Order: sequence, then structure tokens, then C-alpha cells
Amino acid sequence: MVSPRTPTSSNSSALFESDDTFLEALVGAVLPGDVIPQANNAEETVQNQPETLPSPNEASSSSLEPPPCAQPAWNAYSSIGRVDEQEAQSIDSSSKAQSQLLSKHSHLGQDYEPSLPELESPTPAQSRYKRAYSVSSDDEHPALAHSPVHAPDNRCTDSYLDPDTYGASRFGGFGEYMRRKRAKLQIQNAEMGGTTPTVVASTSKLFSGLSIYINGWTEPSVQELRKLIVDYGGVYHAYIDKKTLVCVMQFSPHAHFPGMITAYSTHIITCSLTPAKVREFKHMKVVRPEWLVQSVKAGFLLPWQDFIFVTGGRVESAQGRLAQISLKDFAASKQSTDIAQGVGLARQNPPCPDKIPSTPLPRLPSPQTPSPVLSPRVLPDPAWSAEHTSMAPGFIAGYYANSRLHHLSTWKAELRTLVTEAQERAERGDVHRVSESTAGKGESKQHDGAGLVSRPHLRGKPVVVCHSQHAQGGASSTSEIASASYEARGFGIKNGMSLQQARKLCPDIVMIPYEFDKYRELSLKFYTILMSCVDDLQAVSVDEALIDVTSTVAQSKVVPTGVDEENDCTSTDIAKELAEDMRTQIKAATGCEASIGIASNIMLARLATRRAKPAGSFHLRLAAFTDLLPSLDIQDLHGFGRAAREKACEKLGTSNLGELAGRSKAALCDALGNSMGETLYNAVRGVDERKLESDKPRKSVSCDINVRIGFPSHLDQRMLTHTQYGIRFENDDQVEAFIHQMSEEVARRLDSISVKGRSLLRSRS
DNA sequence: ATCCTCCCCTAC
DNA sequence: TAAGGTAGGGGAGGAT
Ligand SMILES: [Mg+2]
Repeated sequence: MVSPRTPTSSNSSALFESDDTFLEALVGAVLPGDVIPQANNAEETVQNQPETLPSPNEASSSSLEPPPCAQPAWNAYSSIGRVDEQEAQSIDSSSKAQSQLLSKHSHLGQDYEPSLPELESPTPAQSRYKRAYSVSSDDEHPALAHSPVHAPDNRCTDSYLDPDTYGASRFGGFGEYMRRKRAKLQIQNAEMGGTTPTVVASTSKLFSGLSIYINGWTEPSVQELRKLIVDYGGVYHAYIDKKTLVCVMQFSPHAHFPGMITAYSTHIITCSLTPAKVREFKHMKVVRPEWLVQSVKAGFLLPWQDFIFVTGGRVESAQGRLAQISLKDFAASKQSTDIAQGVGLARQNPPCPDKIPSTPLPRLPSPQTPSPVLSPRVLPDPAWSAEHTSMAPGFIAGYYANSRLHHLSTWKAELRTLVTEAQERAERGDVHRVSESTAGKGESKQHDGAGLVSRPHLRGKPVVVCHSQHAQGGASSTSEIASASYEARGFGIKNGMSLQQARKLCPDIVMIPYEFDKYRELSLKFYTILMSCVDDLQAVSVDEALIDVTSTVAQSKVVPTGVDEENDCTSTDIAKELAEDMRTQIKAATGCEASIGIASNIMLARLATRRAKPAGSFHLRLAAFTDLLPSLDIQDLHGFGRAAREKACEKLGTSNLGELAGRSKAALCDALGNSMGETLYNAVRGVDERKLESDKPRKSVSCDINVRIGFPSHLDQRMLTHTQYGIRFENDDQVEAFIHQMSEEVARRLDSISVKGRSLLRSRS
């Protein structure tokens, strides 16, 4: 909550506190039911936060105190097994030894977590939480600017006699089935209204003539709303058919014809719409439940226009956001688990002017002027060791500061942003781009060795990058090796190994520390060079990118033969020349070697990169690829990993691409799923139609940290001697404090990209 | 058939 | 003293 507010969102100062509280409240409330996933409209809550949301402390204190018996609900999908499965996969594909160890442990105690029924009644925390959602706000609805605004007079409205805005004016027939269903429902409604007359005559017709459908999760609940509608003379529809909706008929609610069955849905009530529903209901009158509630309270029907349901992203400054939160179950099982919080992004923000580097065309900002979008995180004083617990303030920042994986993710997000911005600038300028042709794709990858640039004396020696600072000594370090030089690999050292193991293989191993800032600087130089050479670029990671050099190659192709065509075997390979030129530039600018794979599509280019390593370039043509097939495994393809390989072996009897090339598409789809199957079917034929994705907006922001909850059992103790992984919690307070920090972290990140959350989703694990 | 939700998988 | 973070594709299976 310390970060400066971004000028783009008008209510930003309230925003992040709210989100934060919101998230935290959710964490506590999420357990029993299924209400959370659709909860959204965070904006409303946000804007009303001061008076309606519980204070952070209040939320915190109760959010994690459901009675112990409630916790098993979280375990309905206890992820213990799954977590360890993930562990077994390991982050770096090479940390096998440790992973397998974990995998075994995972079967010790927790194989079958009984799936317990979810609780029905909301906990107090949940109630309060839901209340927070139901707050209606007076925020102007920008979307209404162009629609008729009705004076809040008491007429129950002729207000929707203007079909132009929301009502469709086309007609269509009803299906008999749905019509009968609706009629039946109305009878039920009538009966219900008769048996439980909550209201007196004068107001009882408040909703007469209204025919209302309720979609999705709402607050108040569907049941409550239905009662409200029926009690006040409206008609509730539990079902909807599209024809009816598209042909919404509008009529005065005053016109109440006792004998007539109201067969038209006039309004849709919702708190949350999925994108598909938004599309579907585009021309409908979609209203928030407050319309009903407030109308009853007021004693007359308020204009529905004042309660139009607005999805997060409207044309103006309102940026739709989808918030997601997730936490690995840290319930009674006391096992390794992940805690995660996040928001999904419904749409991208308009670029914030002060964030656009003023650099000219398709160039990245120079490394000397790092983008303010993501400035390096400040490291806390290492002297925190006194209070070194997972719930100490600043723990997460410190954790991240040392996490290579976090840096990888952060860098990637930043690079994608920079690339997108640079391209927007390029397109806004007069840069003319020829029509898309997928003639030349390349994959460029920085060779590792960044740590050696400033340590030339270590070149040629077995070097590993890892955390341990102690030169030798501590033979028991479990610090993971992030990267090993080729010389070190010669000793059998692999990325992902523990330092301890590596020392066994090579006692004289040289260790160098992470230098995250340096990597980032080098990366920006690397990308800057690429950007200047290519038509299009997709950031893959801090040291890897996909580039499209079609026009460059095609332009220079004064020479007859096509460089990207398979029949080209001439000595002049313009693409390769370009690649070598880029390699030279990269080497000059960064001191690092780069490898470049060239091919006619992404899949082949990625394979080519493997052949280009180390420190070279390689143009892979279709014929060569076909020859190569029998030597390739399905795992060698991007997107196909361990699980795909196992499925292939199990269901197809082989994971060899040469053999799989002979299988039918149906067989592959059957084994791997339709999408993966088809991808593979095409891949073995050298076909890959994907285009570079350089401008896809980010869809979510999340925070995810692997922790371990509870006192270790005997079994766990043994595990822990083998793996030090896992931040450990001993009680709910610690968990709570930790989750609070994670909430803050997500809020901070949203803030940093001028984005606002729209709804929260649950995820567990 | 198409959606939504809850995951699993993959990559760096 | 070690830091297994995260975004996004996609499948399974249920609801509509
Ligand atoms: Mg692979």
C-alpha cells in the first residue's frame, strides 16, 4: 500500500486497499461453498470500501477462523498428491534427483485425502464478505451516458419503452417446450407468493409486469431475489431461452393483466457475467440486484437504468479486471502446499502516458533508462535474520529478491510489455509493414555465461550459479544450481542439482552468485538489438525470443532462390547471414554468445536452436527435419513435456517422433487430446501455423508461493532432512499474516500496471 | 455443441 | 543461506 497511485484510475487511492482487504476477506471466506468463483464487481466494492468493507484487521482476524471442522471443506480437492507431483516435475527440468525423492515422500501419508462434503452454511466471515459484494454504488455509469436517464420519479416506468437502447426490436417464436416451462414456473411462483405473503397490498405490485431472469451468482442469493420478485408481483424465470431474450418485449409494469401469462423476460439480474454471457446479453437489460432491493426499500420501482450491470471494462477509463485468488489448502493435513493470490485481467489498460519511454520507433528503451513499469525491487536489509520468519514483514519481498524463478516471470512480463509498447509506437509511426507472410522465423537465445562476462578469469573452469556464498565448507548445502557452465556439465553437473551433489561430482567447483540486475540489463541490450533487426518479436524469456525476419530476408532476396524454401541449398543463406550478424552485435553489446535457430515456422525454429547451440546459428529445413525425426522424442517439441511423453508411451507405445509420424491424427488426438494431438500430427510433418504473439495483453496477475503448513510429523521430519523446501507455518496467525502479505503483493503489482481487479476467482491447492 | 469450472501441464 | 514463480494452453466432465 505504499506504492504511488497511478494517475489513470480516478479512484485508485481507494482501490488497492480495497482490493487488498477484499482478497484477504476472500481467503477466509472461500472455504465452504461455491459462491466465490463468480463474485466480482470489485469496482463497486472498491468504491464503497470505506463504509462497507471490514477493516483489514477485522477481516484478518476472522477470515481464518472458521471452526476446524470447516477446514476439511478445503480439502475436497486436497492437492497433496498433486502438489508433490508438481514438485516431482520440478521447475528446472533437470532437478530430477531431488524431485523423485519428493515424489516418493508424497505417497507416504497423504495418498487419499477423503473428499468431504462441502459445508452449506456460510461462516460469519463469509457473510460479511458477501455483504461487501452487495454494496451498490452511486458511481456514474459511463455506459449510460448515451442512454436515456430517467428522473427518479415514482412511475413504475414507461422507462423501457425505448427499445433502442437495450431492448431488441426483433421478434421470434417461442419454443413450445420453453413456453410451457415458463408457464409452469409462473404457477409455482404464484403459489409461492400466495403462501408466503410478506407484503401488504399497496406495495405488493411493485414488480408487476416484470419478468425477471437471474443469471449466475448474485448477492442476495437467487432464492432471496426470487422471493422478492414474487412477493412484489413480478415473475421469476429460472430458465432462459435465447429467443425469448433476444426478443425482449417491453411493456409497462402497470399494465397488469391477471389472466395473462407473462412470457417475456424483461430483465436479467446478475452480479457476474462470464464473457460469453456478456456477449449473449449484450442487447438485454442487465441489471444488478440492488435494483430490486432498493426499489423495495424505496417503496416504488426505481429506474432500472440506475442499476445497469456494468462489466469491468467499459469504453472509458473503467478498466475491467478480474481478480483471482487461490490458496493451496493449508488445512489439517499439514503438508506442502502453495498459496496463491491473483487477479485476472479483463482487458488491458490504455497505456499510461508517463510510462511510455520516449524512445523513438521500434527500439526498446535503453537499459540505462529502465522502464518504470517494473523497477527492480528493493531488497530488505539482510539483518532481518533476527525475526526471520515467514510472516515477518517484508518476507515476501526478500523471498522474491532471491528467487530466480520470480525474476524469470517478472522479466518476461516486463519484456512483453516493452515489446508491445515498442510496436505500438512503431505502428503509430509510419513504419510500413508488408502483409504477413511466414517465410522466415527465428529463435534467438542468449547463451548463458552472463556471470562470466565480468569474470573472464573463470572462463574455461567449472562454474555454477547458485545461492551459496560460502566458498567451500558447508558440504550440506541444498542450494540449487541454477546454471552450470559447460565445463561443469562435463563433470556431470546438471542444472537443478543441489550444490551438495555438485560438490561431490566436482569438489573444485566454482560458485558465483546470482546477479539479477545484471541479467536484466543484458537482456535489455539483447532485446534492443533484436528489435532493430526484425519485423516482429515475441518475448519468450529474459534470454530468448522468437523473431520474424521475413521481410528482411525476402527483401535481400535478390538472389533467385528462396531462403526459407526447402529447396534452397545454395551457399548464400541470407537468413543465416543475418543471424550471424545479429550474433556479432549481441556479442559486442553484451559479451555473451547467442544461438539462433532459423526455420520456416516456430516449431522448426525452436528445434533449430538446439542445433545452433552452443554459440552458433542453424537453419533447419524441412528435409533435414524429416531426416531428424527418428532421433527426436515427443518431449523435444515445445509444449510437450513429461506427461505428454508418458501418455504417448502408454497409449501409443512410443514417444519417438519417427514412429509417431506414422500414426493417424485420430490416434494422436485420442491419446493426447484434440488440440495436442493435432499439434503433434502437424509437427511431425513440419507444419506449424502459429503466428508470433507479440501483442497479447496480459490476462492475470497472481502471487504464488510454495509453503508448508503445520508441525512436521515424524514422517515429515524425515522428509525435511532431505528437502529444505518449504516455508513453514505453525499456526493460523502465521498463515494469515502471510496471505495478507500476498494480497498486498498482488495489489502492488496491479498498481504497477495501472490495472484494477474486477472479480475474484478461487483456486486451491 | 458450447459453455464453465477446476484443475493439470508446460515453459522459462 | 535458501527462496519450487507464474502466465497461459488445454483437457475432463458437468451444466445448459
Ligand atoms: Mg518439450
